[in-house]
Amino acid sequence: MTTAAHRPATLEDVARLAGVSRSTASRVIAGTGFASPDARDRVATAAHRLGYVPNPAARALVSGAGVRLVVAVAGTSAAVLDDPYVHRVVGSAARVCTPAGVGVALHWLPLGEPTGLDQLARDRSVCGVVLVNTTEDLLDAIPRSLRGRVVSIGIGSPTVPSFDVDNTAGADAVLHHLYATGRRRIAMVTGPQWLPCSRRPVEAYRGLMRQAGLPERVLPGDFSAARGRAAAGEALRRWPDVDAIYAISDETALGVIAALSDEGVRVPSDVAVAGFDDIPLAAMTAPALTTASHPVGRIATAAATALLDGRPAAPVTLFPSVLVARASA
Amino acid sequence: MTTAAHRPATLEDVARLAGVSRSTASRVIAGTGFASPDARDRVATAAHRLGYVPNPAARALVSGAGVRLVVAVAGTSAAVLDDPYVHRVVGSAARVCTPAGVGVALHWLPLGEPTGLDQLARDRSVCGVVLVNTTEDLLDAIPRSLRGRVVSIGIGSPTVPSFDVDNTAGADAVLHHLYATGRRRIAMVTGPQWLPCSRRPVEAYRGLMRQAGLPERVLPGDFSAARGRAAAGEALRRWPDVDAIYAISDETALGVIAALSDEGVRVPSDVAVAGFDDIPLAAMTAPALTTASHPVGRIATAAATALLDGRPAAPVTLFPSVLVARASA
DNA sequence: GGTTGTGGTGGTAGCGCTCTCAGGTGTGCG
DNA sequence: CGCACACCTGAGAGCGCTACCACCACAACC
Repeated sequence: MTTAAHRPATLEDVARLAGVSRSTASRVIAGTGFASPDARDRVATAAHRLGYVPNPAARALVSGAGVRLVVAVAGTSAAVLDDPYVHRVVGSAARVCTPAGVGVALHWLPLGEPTGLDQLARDRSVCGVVLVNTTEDLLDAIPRSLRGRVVSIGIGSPTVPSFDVDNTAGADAVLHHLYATGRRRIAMVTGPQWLPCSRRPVEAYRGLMRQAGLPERVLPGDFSAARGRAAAGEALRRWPDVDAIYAISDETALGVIAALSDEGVRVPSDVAVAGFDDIPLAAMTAPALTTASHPVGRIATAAATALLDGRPAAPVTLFPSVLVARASA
Repeated sequence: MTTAAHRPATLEDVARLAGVSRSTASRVIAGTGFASPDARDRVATAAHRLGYVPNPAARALVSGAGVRLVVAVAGTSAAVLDDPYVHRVVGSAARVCTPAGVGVALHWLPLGEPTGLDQLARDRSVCGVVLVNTTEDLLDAIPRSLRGRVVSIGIGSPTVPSFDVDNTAGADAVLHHLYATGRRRIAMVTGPQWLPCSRRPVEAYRGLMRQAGLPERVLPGDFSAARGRAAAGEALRRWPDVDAIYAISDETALGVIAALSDEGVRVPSDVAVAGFDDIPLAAMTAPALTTASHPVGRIATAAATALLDGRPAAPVTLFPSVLVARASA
């Protein structure tokens, strides 16, 4: 099946073995242009016999097509690179990119410094950029040369297609559930306020509270369980009559529940707790978490695929979020 | 700062602006070979002014250095690509690879089919492979041409450096803790048995049980919370007197606790539960999880760095695992 | 003065691939 | 028969970069 092949086979080798020119072999392998069935067949066999694998670097060099897809995460510190959400994006992107011979790189964009994007724009090996934690500033800072090679998981712009979960619908579903089960003193733990995708649920929350004539009680957070834990303690102190806490993420919700348990508050009988994301562990905690689904994998896959295809994507692709009612609320 | 530059600057542009030859510019940028302080300075300024970013594809093509680091995960199904553990490996690898202009790709190696590795070996753009879920078969199947470009997170071989947590020490620490706190009917939920790194803790468990004259009670699992949940139910049925369950992963342990709660069994008073990994959420569950630490990030970083450096790594690098005693045991 | 370095430099040959372009073959049609 | 128009093919020019080699200056040594 294989020759001694210390040196990996090149297209030249395949062409020689198949008895055609390098051009023809290239056409067959790439599947572009004309090729007779006979030639097609001979090249395919030769490629298989030699275990030929195209060299993405060479391909990228000449065709200008990039070999790397960059997942660029904005944030105040490099800690964003440890975010499980980001990891899931990278993982899903890698699944679609690998078959195409495209590697995935993870990049931190320090908040307020557009330099990173500038570098990316000049790097020819970058076939696309998936923005995570996108802000308005970031969208403004995108160099023209990057246009068409950027998509955003989060907010978009006329030139940057957006792929996102329907944050508002998710928040609405959870809050309605809380209301429908009799909760009237609902507090919320938000995410970082510089982040549009964490402002959205807050707006939904404020809107609904106002509409129902209920008090608005918002506590800052950052998606982490640790902040959720701290926030819940504060909620209890500031609003002893609180009967529900809505957290911006499941991790945060788990932190909230932990704090509540510490204080001897029962969930959900005393205080109901709901999250957002429906992470796998949400079904395993005690009590199991009521939450709204967030199909990260599908979102990331769609974003990466759009970039790989190179076709302009729809300005906004919204993925539905549905209520997953469990025990905590 | 930048010219109109629709076309990204090339080394040629930099050289012209600096008034030196492409060779000299290349030497300065790459930092190899001789260059006068004057030339060094002029090239640096020119590169900065043009916003020059080297094209990794071109670099890779000529130097033979790869532009992608592949995280190759063995497993029975592509579901391994959704494993949070794998994601953390990818994330950490990306952190060290990105500054070097190297992308990270995620690869699934179907169990028992060495084809995948063969492909990887022939792909010149691959600068290294990080094996995850390494098995003996996999190590045997590594093509000679890949030697020196492969490291393993898990078991290694004379030609494949291994980076791993000290599984045995971790298991020992947890089991001793269980024993020291009076548990004598200890069951264990393992991982997939084809995986050496899940056999190790089982061996530790069996050894200690035998040594202490205690019954051996092993239940199959797969690291997932769902399997942990199922296994715990079975444990209760088969061994009603069980007073502790040691799970191979924190996720599994969380599943175990969920099942126990469902059955009205109190943790830890009736049954103690311990896990392995110390995931961030381990501190947030009710009760908080007793576990042994597993520095995935540091392990992955070390593995990726070894590959990037190209220097032969130590045959085995073991990372310590320490007991993290919380409420569940 | 030669011969060795030693630091610095530029020319140039590719790395493996795609893409354009100039040719071939055939077939159909005026 | 000639001409257009398919289909198919191979030669060859690079993509941007590094590696190698030849070269030049200048110092140091016999």
